[in-house]
Parts: sequence; C-alpha cells; structure tokens
Amino acid sequence: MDRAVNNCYAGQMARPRQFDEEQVIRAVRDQFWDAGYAATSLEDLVRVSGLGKGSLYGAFGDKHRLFLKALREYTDTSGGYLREMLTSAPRALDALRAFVMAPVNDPGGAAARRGCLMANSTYELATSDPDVLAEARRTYEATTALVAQSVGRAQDEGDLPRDVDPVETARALLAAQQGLVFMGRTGLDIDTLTATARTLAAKLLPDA
Amino acid sequence: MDRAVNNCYAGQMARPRQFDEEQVIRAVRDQFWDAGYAATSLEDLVRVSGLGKGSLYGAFGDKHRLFLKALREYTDTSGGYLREMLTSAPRALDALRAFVMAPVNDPGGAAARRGCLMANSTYELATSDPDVLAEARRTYEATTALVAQSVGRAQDEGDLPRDVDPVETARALLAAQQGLVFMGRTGLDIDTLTATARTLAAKLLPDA
DNA sequence: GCAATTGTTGACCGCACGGTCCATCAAACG
DNA sequence: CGTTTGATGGACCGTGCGGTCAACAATTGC
Repeated sequence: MDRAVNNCYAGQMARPRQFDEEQVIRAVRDQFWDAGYAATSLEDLVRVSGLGKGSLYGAFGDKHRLFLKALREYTDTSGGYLREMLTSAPRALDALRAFVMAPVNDPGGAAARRGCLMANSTYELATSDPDVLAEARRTYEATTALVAQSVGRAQDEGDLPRDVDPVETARALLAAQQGLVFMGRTGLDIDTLTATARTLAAKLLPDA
Repeated sequence: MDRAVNNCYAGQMARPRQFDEEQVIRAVRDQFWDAGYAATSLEDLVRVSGLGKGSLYGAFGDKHRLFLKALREYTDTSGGYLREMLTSAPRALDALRAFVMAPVNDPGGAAARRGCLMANSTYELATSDPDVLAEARRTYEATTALVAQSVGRAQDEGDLPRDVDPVETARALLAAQQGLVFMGRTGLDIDTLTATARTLAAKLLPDA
C-alpha cells in the first residue's frame, strides 16, 4: 500500500532503491526553498532530484506530500541546528544574541537570499493549507520553548533580569528574528541588516 | 496603443467604461491578498471583478501588470494610512507604539488573517520578480523614512533619548512589526500576539 | 535459471491555465 | 438616424501542468 514508507522490514525487497532518499529530499527542499510551492513544477522536481516522475510518485506520493516531507526535513534540520546553537554556547545570553543575529550570520547568506523555508511556506500557504499551518504552529511552538529555556538559563546565569517572563521574551526574540528575515528579503544590504540586528539584540537583551 | 491608460483626454471616447476602475482594482487586490499571486487564476480575477477576460486585459494588461497595479494600490493606501497615523497623534511616541501594534489592532483582524499584501508578495515573488522586489524596496524605504521622521519628532518632544539614531530605530521598529505579522500568520492567538507586541514596543521604545 | 516482486522510466492523459480574438453592443457626434 | 469608436464578453487556443500507467530492469528466493 504505502510505498512512501520504504524500509527493509516490511515484506521482502525485490529491488533496492537506486537513490539516496535523504539526498533527494534535500534537493527537493532546496527547489521549494528557491521558488516556493506553487511556482515549482513537477518538471523542476524531476530535474533536481534526478528521478523520473514515476519514481518520485512511487517513493513519496504526490507533490503536496513531497512538499510536506521536504518541509519536515527542513524544520527537523534547522531545529537541530537551533538546539545545538542554544546549548553549545557557554553562556546562554550569547546564544540568544546569536539566535537573533542568525538571519545575518547565516553561512553563505542563504537566509538573506531565500529566507527561511518555514516562513516562506507560512506566508504562501498557511491560510489555505491546514497541514502547512499545523507545521508552522508546531515549529513556532517548539522554537519558542527552546528559546524560552535559554532565556531561563541566562537568568540563572545572572545575565538577564529575573523580572521578565522567559516565554514572553522568547516570543519577542522570535518576532525580531523573523522581522530581520523579512527585511533581508526586501534586498536590504547586509551591513545595514547587521546593524539593525545588533540594535534589536541590544534592546531586547540588555546585559543584566 | 496603451489602453491601460484610460483618460478622457486622449482622443475621443466612443464608449465610457462600465465599471469603476478603482473598485475593480480593490477587488483584484483582495483576491491576490487572500490567495497570493500564483494561486490566483484568471478565472478568479474575472469572478471577483465582474468583468470579462477581454475587458480585464483591455483595461489593465496581463495578470502580472494587474498584480503590480493592485500592489501599488495597496502600498499607496496603506502608506496613506501610515502617514496619517504617524502625523495625527499628538505625541509621536504614541504613534510609534501604534505603529508596532498595528498588526494586532488592525480593524477586523485583517492583518492577522491574511497578513500584509506587500510582505506576502515579497516572500512569494521578490526573489524571482524584479518589479515586486523594486516595489518592496520602495515601500520599505518610504516606511523607514516616515517612521524615522516620527522618531525624530519623539526625540524633539523629549519622549525618546537623543543618543539613538532615528533611522536605525525605525528599522528596528519595522522589523518588530513585520515579525508580529509573521507570528500572526502562524495562527498565534490574538491575546498572546498582543502581549508580544506590547513587550516589543516597551523594549524598543523606552519612555525617555 | 526461473518466477515473483518491486523499482524505474518516459510516454501519455485530461485538464485548467494564461492569453487572444472577434462578433456584438452602446455611447458620442454630425 | 447613421457612422464611428471603443468597450464587452465569451468562444477559442496552445501550452504546461499534475498525475497515471504499462513496459522494462533489477534483485531475491527457490
């Protein structure tokens, strides 16, 4: 039935996949990232994946499912990065600053060019696609929780005043970060964007 | 040649338009606002405008031109609102607070539902459509200038410290506002959004 | 080696899209 | 009223879309 779930345990495999599933998903994800959902045609997906239409459908289902899969891959990956970024820094306050600055410090300026796939998808589809909206909420809530945790840690470390609500601060930081993503997409030059990011970080994260 | 420019001065008019051009543009603008560019079909545009395809094309040109016209109508209108909002308040600081809170206070919650057409368009098209990118930059720069002017006024009125750069502050406020628009689109409930908006306004606009 | 099973491929399908065109109609003018 | 002019709207068109499918290839178990 569900060929999309290809594992080695269900029945016997007559012929193994000739492609790396994750690699294909990443290529597809990049295509959606660059062009958006509606503006990406099946032909585009075939091109970037290197697979035939039939294989794509056999392995992942239709365009919508493929998109959701790519989106989930994106949120998982960037969620992992976020978690690592927030937990690896010796001081939580530095991690929070880095979080706000992320749209600017992105390696290769990917975020400035094509923004955040989750944000792009939210703007394009959230009003019409319940699945995308659900994924947006899920990601947003997870991010808020993660950031709030670091805010709490920064408070414990004495870098942030105790009288602010961690969750509320996390939401403000997230809004600031997404605002920067937006301004990057208007073509604002990187230096000005960096300056604005610094301003926001300074105002929202006063040092003690 | 250019039938898109319908005025009473070029040649003699044999038969006047049977529709209100502005009314059509507003209807079209709302359709694009609700569904986005790619997801809006010509049939949709015919439906909401009440015109036939031929009339639509004769009067406004193709879908792309029609979109740009609707977008310009939007930026003009909301630019007018912004200017009025910023200049009508007795104290500039209050106007700046209202600016940040705008995505929340929007009458009917339109902004929360479908966001800001300019932002939506930027996310959907800015990377692929130079015209939209140009419009985004134009709008962004005009808004920044307008807000910066109010920041300066708030400084003159003694409500904001003199040591901050008005333009830099304006960019931070704009980023915050757009971040709130984004969070509204993730389906965040209005109360939480309002609280976050207040937090941002308080941090970015300390009272003297 | 053969049958069974599943992955692979590209030709193919129906459809809806953006866009064009023209027969018709209504207003303006003498 | 007749002529002229432009507006009108729906029939029509070619194209590219998302999606399907049947023939073929590759692997496994016997």
